[in-house]
Amino acid sequence: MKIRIEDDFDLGKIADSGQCFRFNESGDGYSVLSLDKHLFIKKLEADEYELDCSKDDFERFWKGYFDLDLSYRDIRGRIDKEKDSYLYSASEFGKGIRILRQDPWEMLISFIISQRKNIPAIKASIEKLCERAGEAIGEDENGKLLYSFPTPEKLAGLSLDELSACSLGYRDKYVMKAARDVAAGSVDLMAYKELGDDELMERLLELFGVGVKVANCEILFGYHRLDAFPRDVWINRVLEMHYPQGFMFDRYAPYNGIMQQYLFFYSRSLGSNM
DNA sequence: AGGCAGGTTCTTA
DNA sequence: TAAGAACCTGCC
Repeated sequence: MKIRIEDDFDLGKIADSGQCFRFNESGDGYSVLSLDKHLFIKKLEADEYELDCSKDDFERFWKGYFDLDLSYRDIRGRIDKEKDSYLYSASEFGKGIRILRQDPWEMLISFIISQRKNIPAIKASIEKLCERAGEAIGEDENGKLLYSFPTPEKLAGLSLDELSACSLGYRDKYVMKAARDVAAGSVDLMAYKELGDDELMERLLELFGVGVKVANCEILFGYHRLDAFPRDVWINRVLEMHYPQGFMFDRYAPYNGIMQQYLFFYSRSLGSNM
């Protein structure tokens, strides 16, 4: 089907924004995997996009996945060029990034894996995990098989050695524990959706291998709570160098997470010495 | 060849 | 409570 998107929307920037690890350039478009769903999307002319899904699939899933009901342009408009010139530059640079509505389970495992890894390494680990424990759900244009993200049960069924074979390193134990807890039902990620922000954070921090940074990524990308503001090495560097008197969290609430994405994308593109 | 990559846990004081 | 070390692995 074909759709028109008038708001900020840049597939390349989203793919490279570090929030998703199974969203890749493929041929003349992008291949997007979320849990057990796959989409091929490509840009046509101007604001037109071609999606290889039904109108029903789009309305029921992908529209929400891309967060198309929220105007990122309006949110960007809150940034004052004079009062916050650094964020303004970052937002101009990152214009087109959106916060995808991803699955809490997939995000939890993905961000547990992410610690002290660079993005290519994270992607490689997740791909191995999907090939090993996911289901074949189709193939891309080149005939390469596509796999779903493993269910908690499937992942919980793997041995520590099998997990380790996915280049998880010392994180293998974290993934195993999380998978077993979720599979057993002692951790109910879906029920966590109902929790208030503070309690959600508390529950997530109870998980082995989940600290404040990973928990914030889970809250922002897995639970789509757009005010969460994950602080990683890049963001900390930005805050130190450009916000010695503090970032204006009050001004941008409840969308600080979107601002975080602009800052992250901008600083990372500039390299370590901004 | 040693350091470091989107951190967290464990140990020590 | 707070700093410092240790941790897998792969890639400069």
